[in-house]
Formats: sequence, structure tokens, C-alpha cells
Amino acid sequence: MGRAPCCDKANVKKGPWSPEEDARLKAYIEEHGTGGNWIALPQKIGLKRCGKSCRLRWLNYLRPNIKHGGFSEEEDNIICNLYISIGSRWSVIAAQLPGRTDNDIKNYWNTRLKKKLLGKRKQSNSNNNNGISSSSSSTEDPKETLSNSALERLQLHMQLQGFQNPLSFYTHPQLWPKLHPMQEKIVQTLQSLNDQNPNFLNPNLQTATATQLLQSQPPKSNDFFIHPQPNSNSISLPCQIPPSSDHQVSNFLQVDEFLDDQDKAEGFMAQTDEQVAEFDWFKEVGGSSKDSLIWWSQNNNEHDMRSASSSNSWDSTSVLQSELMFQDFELGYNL
DNA sequence: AACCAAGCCAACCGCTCGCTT
DNA sequence: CAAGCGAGCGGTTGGCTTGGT
Repeated sequence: MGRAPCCDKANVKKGPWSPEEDARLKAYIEEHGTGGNWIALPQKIGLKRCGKSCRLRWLNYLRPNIKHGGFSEEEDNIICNLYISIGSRWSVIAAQLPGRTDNDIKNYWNTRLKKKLLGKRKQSNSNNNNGISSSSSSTEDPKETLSNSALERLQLHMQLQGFQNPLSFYTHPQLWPKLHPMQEKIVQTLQSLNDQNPNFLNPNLQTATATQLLQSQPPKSNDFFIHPQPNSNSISLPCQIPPSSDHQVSNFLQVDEFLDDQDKAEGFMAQTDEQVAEFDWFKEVGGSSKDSLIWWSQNNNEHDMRSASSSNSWDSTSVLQSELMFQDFELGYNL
């Protein structure tokens, strides 16, 4: 069935709202409320606007107690934590930040917070390129063919979730569309680290604030969350970070040391061209992680314990998301 | 001063969900 | 049960601003 348009597009004004329109809409809603029908509202007021547009204007701008800009470090941390935990569910994230709108948070994440993390990567990467890894400089480098969005998702996922929660995804083979050989190396190495130091991953961890959030606002039907499997192998999942910033930082430091060790460890260095490429890729992700994790841990260390919403647990985002991510990944690598 | 690129953000678009008929 | 509809959501776009050359 076709869907009828919500309004007569031809007779609807688009673009920025004038102060007069704002005033009319605000005055009407403050006096009468929305009446539960946004579609009919603009006609009542005499505005040539789509009902959806009115709703958006009210929610994102005219509504009382709206804050614009000036995000605090604490808010940054909450946004980052929740993004990693639940993904781009901006309305859920916004619900944890009074006065903030989903649109604001989404814009803030896309324009600043994400770059705050990835910017470190670029800086780190350019430094690395002055040294080793010249073999990946070809324009045919598979990395270059990976779409930016996929690369960002992959990097952020690896940086912020993977290293926070190193095995949450990788130790569920049934969830893997297909593993890149480098990912297998990562998993193996992290497993090895965990074998050496059981505290590297702590299986006996507490529940997630983010999970609780999602229980109050359940995921959509096509979402799927990874839950602990009591009978799984030695490394139980998900590896939720215990409610101690010390633990968190400790894990960061170990990852940091791990990455440094890998930089130095010739034994780990790839021997074939393919392996060199893989290693370059790993260094790119890993190198960025180091810096970002430092930033992350520092900020978390300063602020995370102050907010109940600032969860220290790291539920996986949906498999759908991960699969899409790896579909892009596969395309990029032509796996 | 002029031009260009990047950053930023308000607003739009199209989709899904859930309620009503 | 299916169709119709509005609300809500997340992704994307377009235009303004800012900074660099």
C-alpha cells in the first residue's frame, strides 16, 4: 500500500523557522498543548508548516529547559559510554541527559565527540607512517577501499568496545559473519593475555546500566544482545567492566602495554606481504586505540564515578549492527 | 579582500512501530 | 486480521559560519 503524505507538500513552508512562527507555535502549545495531534496542529495555528516539522521544532528548540551546546566532560562520558553500549539510539541517550535533545546529541557526536577520538588516530597514524609500514602506502591498499563510515564504525567499535570489552564479539563464533585473519589474531592474542593474567578479563561482573536502560526501553525486534553464557569456555561473556574505574584503567593499561609490546615484538611481525598489510591495519586500529584509550581512561577516571548513568559495563551493540559493519568490512577487504 | 574547504547545526526525509478502526 | 494513520526515530542534507590560504 502506498503511504499518504502527512501534509500537502506543495503548500508547506520549508527551511528555517522565523521568530514569528516560533512565537505562534510556542504560545499555542503552552496554552493548549499539542492536543495529541501534530498533523492537525499547524492548521489550528495557521502555520504553513508540516506537523512533523512543528513537532521537531518544539522538541528540539522551543520546548522549555532545552540546553544548547556547552556539553560538559561528564556529558561527553555519558554519551560515549552509552553510544558504545547501545549504539546510535539517540533518544535513549538523550533521555539520560536532561535538557538535551536527541538531535543535539547526534550532531554533537557526529561533529565533535567522534572526531575527538578519531582525531587521535590520525595524529598517531601520521606519526607511525613516518617510521615503519611503508608497504601499505599503495593506493590499492585495501584500507583505502573501505568506506569511511564502515571504517569509523569498525575503528570505534574496536577502539571503544573491543578494547574495553575485548572478547565480547570475537568469542561468539556463531555471531561472526566471517572473521578476518587479523581479527583472529587479535582474539588469540587477547585470549593469551587473559590466560596469563586472569584479571585481564573478569568474568564475574555486574549487570549493565545500559542493559537496564534497554530493559526499560527494549530493543527493536531485530536487535540482539549478547548475554553471558554460563557454560561457555574459560572466557565468559560479555566481559563487563566491574564498577571500578581502577579496573577499567587497569585494563586500558594492559591493552596499552600489549600494543606497545606488539610494536616491539618482532615475533609478532608479519612475514608475508599479506601479513604486513594486516599488521598495518592492526597498527592503525591499535595505535589509535592507544591514544584514544588514554584519553578515554583519563576522562573516565576523572568523571565516570560521578554519574550513575555513566555505566562501566559494555554490552555489545546489536548483531545486526555488527554484521553490517563486517559486511562493509568484507567488501573493503574483498574477503 | 576574495576564495575555498571544513565545521557545524537546524531541518528534512523516509522508515518502523504501535495504536485504532 | 489487515489497513490506515500518527508519533517517533535515526540518517542525511543544505546552508550558514568560520578559519586558512
